[in-house]
Amino acid sequence: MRVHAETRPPELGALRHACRFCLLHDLCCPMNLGPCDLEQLQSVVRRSAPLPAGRLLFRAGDRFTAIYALRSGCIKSFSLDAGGHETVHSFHLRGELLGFDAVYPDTHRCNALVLEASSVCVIPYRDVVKLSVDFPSLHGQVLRLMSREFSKQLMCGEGSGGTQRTAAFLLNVYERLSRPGSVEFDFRLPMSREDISNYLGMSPETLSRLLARLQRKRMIAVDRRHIRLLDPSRLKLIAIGVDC
Amino acid sequence: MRVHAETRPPELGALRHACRFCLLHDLCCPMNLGPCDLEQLQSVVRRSAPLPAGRLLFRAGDRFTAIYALRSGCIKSFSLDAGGHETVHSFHLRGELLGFDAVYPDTHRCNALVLEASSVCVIPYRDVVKLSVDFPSLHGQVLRLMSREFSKQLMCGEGSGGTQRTAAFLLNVYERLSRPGSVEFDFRLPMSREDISNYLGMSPETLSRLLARLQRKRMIAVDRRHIRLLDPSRLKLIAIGVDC
DNA sequence: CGGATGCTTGAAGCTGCTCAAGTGAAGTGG
DNA sequence: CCACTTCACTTGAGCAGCTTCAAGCATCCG
Repeated sequence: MRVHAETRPPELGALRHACRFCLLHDLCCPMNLGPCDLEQLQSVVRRSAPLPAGRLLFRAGDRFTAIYALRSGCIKSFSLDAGGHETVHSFHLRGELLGFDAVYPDTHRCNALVLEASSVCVIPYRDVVKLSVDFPSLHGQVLRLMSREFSKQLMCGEGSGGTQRTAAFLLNVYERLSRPGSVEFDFRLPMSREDISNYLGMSPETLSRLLARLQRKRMIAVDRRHIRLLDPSRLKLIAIGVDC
Repeated sequence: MRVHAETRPPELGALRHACRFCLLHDLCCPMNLGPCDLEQLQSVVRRSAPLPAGRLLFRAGDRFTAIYALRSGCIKSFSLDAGGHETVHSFHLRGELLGFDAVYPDTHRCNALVLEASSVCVIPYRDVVKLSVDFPSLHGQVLRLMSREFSKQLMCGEGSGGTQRTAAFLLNVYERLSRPGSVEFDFRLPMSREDISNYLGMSPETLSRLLARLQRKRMIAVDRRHIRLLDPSRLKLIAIGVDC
């Protein structure tokens, strides 16, 4: 059930090669390290077996042991209140980190559920701290990545109207999914309408209607989970609160 | 206008004494440091002149230079969208830190406004990183404090109904303001109704009505900014989503 | 093919918003 | 010291947006 039990022993050569193309290269392999340091650094990273959709990466209340780097797939972190209402705190996409929520109280405060088959690297937190001492450049890097993860959350919570939050969400996911320099405005939402509505704080029906309205106004094209941004600049205006 | 220009030279003896009783003692003076290290550590902390209400500590877009430790008072961090709507991201109270929002993009993404006359310590970020290298125990401490600041935000955003978020907010502020072990359920809100409503994502009128209803149900007593929790356990139930 | 799931759409009702007026406390100036 | 202003908050009435309940479709899977 737990991921840690499924980790493979690191095959250093293959691993180093894999890391070279990882989006988290900057975390694992800061530029100014020698090849020897690099090996030591990568020796702490365990690549987990592929996680199928529906798997729980960790639960609220679990002891904090590691940071997870998402190589591919999508994971949501969420919590449930006593009334059964689910609040989605964040969606984690390819190239992003999760687990930082537990650094302070030493215990995870939310659950992490795999939405799309994912592959993650497990980075024991103990080692992160230990290595930060040996490699000072890593220290600032960890702080930056942690800050980035948290500030990601601030983006979509803003906005009074549902339309504003929805537009902000679509743009946010698009930016995080698209390769830099891409000219395509197509992408596939890796999460269900219900997950999105729980994230945005509205009912799934309302979200469905808002998407339909944006489509009627020729700003997006929706086909199930496939989204195409037809008028990104006007969407941007809506997202920042200009009513048009 | 900027705070940095007003900092006083550190008077080491007095400062050390002041720090001994500071709520952020754990950040500035980790237990296992010798007196010599301690002096070096404290030498980077500048205590600013008292900040009057209405003063901006920093603005969105400002270059990131320092972390601020709030010794007393109250500061809100907020941003404005193009439609003029204000979103309050966080209230910072005595003993808390602010400025972490800017670690990653190296630029503040929100404004920080003093709500109640405050006294802050300015901790240049450069020094935080530098000292973390010399004092490994400080490294984990900084990460923990950063995590604590961010996880604070998660507390009140949850909850579908306005009543739930309001109850959670009152309990949250109470816990952060009351001395540990206190048996008093009185406290004074340091911020206006409008600030609270912007934080909770509702109109000031709605907040006013929700507070009035909680008072009618004998769960709180409200007198302007003075709040007394009459039935904390029932409030807690509401806050976690049990409708009663 | 049948069932399940996830999404959309419709209608009715409620929550929360807007606009507007009223109240009370604190500060201002004569 | 007291009218006057101002500001923050409260309260009321009407309206818009969102939710809930319910039904209808399309897609996926056995």
